[in-house]
Amino acid sequence: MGRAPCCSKVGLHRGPWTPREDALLTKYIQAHGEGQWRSLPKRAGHNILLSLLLLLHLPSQCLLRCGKSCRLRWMNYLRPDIKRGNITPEEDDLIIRMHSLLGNRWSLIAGRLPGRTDNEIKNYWNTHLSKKLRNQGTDPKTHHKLTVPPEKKKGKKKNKQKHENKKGSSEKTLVYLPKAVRVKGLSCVPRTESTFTLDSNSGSASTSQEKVQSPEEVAREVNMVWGVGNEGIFFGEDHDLVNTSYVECHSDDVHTDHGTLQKLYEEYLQLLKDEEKPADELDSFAQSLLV
DNA sequence: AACGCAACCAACCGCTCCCGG
DNA sequence: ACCGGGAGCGGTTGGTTGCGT
Repeated sequence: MGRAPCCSKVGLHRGPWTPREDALLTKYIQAHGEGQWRSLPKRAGHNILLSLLLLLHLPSQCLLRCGKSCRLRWMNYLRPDIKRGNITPEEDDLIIRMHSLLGNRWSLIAGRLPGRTDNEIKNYWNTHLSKKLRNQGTDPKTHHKLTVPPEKKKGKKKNKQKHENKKGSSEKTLVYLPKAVRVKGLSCVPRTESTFTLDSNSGSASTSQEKVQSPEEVAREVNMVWGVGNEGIFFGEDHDLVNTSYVECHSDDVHTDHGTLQKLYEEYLQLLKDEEKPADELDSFAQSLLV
């Protein structure tokens, strides 16, 4: 029955982040704090088309990513307190011990390792530690001694082998660990003290009260799925209604047929892709569209 | 040099939980 | 009490890189 995706995939970037996108996200979060992920791309100006309609208000800040993707990128990569790589033997040992206690609750384990992310630990576990334990004759899932020696790997087809190993089959031991549950901030060990201080003091609270410029107030209701209505172009995310009157009053100068917008959008994507362009290229691109 | 395989890891997916209305 | 949206989490995928042949 699955819920609808967290965001419309229409028109959103996927795949690896570019330095430009990283910079936009970092800049935004430094200014406004973490949280409100779902609405972040809007507030960071992710809707270029909307931005065009809104007289290209701060076009260089456009971030065509869904909130979920922004959160992930920030949490796993961009946060300033993140240590990357060089996991020490002490950390190794701690991860193994924590895993034996907590199972695959990566976020809890990460909470004990300042600067480490759950994703990093999970990856590290899957690629290094589980192998290491297996080689030591320990079942990486149960942390019990293996009765049979670790199976030697044979050269096999790339992905098939990889995924068969992961999915496992008959030899896989079922471990009845409780299903991972989210732990509230209080009971959960913060990743780092500084992060928590930031969150509780200034982060989301201040974010929610931040002053929003009027075009962005509209942007809150207006998002990415776009089409042409009776009164001209409109945008909206999923089911959001669109304040067409507002758009109308700001879009007089913009050609609003579908083809033109599609073209603009494609141009924008092209610019975003092209990292060789100077940082203000998007601005000038947008400005060039102003009549 | 070219190819194939394995390892790595960033990013995505889908689910669950929390919380406000 | 119920419902829906947002956030967080663990599992999985697939692109990239490195290495051996």
